[in-house]
Amino acid sequence: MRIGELAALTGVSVRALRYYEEQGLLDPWRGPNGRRQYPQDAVDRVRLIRRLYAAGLSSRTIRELLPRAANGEATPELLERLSAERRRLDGQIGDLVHARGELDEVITLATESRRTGRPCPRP
DNA sequence: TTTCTAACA
DNA sequence: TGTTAGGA
Repeated sequence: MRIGELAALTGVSVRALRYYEEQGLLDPWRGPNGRRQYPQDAVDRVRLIRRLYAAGLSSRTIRELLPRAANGEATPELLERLSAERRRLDGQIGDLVHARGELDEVITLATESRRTGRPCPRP
């Protein structure tokens, strides 16, 4: 498929797809017209890239991780880098869980206040 | 209309 | 990354 279709299917801008290629994350082949051609599974690949970027991984880490996402080969250095990312994500997840708990608390108090018609207790 | 490269706010 | 220029 061409870049426009991949962009529509993934919700990623055409510009971003070209950028991913520049970063070595995507490797489309060029048709005789010079236009980029992507395989069907590029859709999943782009979605994976988005998730990893969103999780805070660098393009370099993603680039080195992608070819090994399926099989189990990875250098000790990459493995250590990925473990560090994993630990970092664990920390973020912990923070998120905490933040969710605080929102839950406010929501609960506000809901209760509505039900009873009494103002929320001041913190 | 879509895509391409290159470069800049 | 968005945007813009200028060509295919």
